[in-house]
Amino acid sequence: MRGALWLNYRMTSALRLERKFFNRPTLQVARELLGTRLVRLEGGERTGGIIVETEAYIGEEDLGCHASAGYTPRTQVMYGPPGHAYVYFTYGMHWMLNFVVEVEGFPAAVLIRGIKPSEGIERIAARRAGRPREQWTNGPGKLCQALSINRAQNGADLCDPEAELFLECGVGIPDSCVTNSPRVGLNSVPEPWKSLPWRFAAKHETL
DNA sequence: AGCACGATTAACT
DNA sequence: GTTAATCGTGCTC
Repeated sequence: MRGALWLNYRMTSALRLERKFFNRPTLQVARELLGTRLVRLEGGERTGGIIVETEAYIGEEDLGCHASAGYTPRTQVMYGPPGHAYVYFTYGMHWMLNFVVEVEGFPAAVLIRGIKPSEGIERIAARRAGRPREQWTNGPGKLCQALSINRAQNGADLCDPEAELFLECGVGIPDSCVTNSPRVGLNSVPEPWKSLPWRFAAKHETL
């Protein structure tokens, strides 16, 4: 019985989000990622949580998007097929997790800014040692630290059956529980890009 | 080869 | 509220 449960727990392919989920307009994907389950597999051990905050970065025209620099070694993943991870390093110390979206050739991605831990709590707690639980994964750099996400995951295919980073169907979040606001940290980005309400967050009381 | 800056965080006044 | 930490990236010379 225990063996069957354990097997079932790990064979989650039926729950996984497929590539067609990512191959859609960025704003739609960013909204619908709220409530889905982000899973990190390390040697069979799962850590993860429910996505509660995202931001959309859409094409070369979007001056807040890294793709505004065009096709470079850093941005090439965003020009590739949807359903892959775009992980980049910034401020000399932080990793940021994004998912590539839209049709191959159009550079767009969704930044994951916050999750609610739901699996592998002890591992997450250890990696975020000394901080209160509310601050374990409430920021894009924090959640990468908590789930041990770094350059090794850049370009990883989330839809590969052997993926060590992927998404599963989670809880539905109604529009009444979702807020829109400008994206964070685009201090030197010109308007209108700086103020477009391309940030999506689940209201706290929702989860 | 050198430079300015960054989709942040944590610690400080 | 302010600021240090810290290094990859893209741009200029």
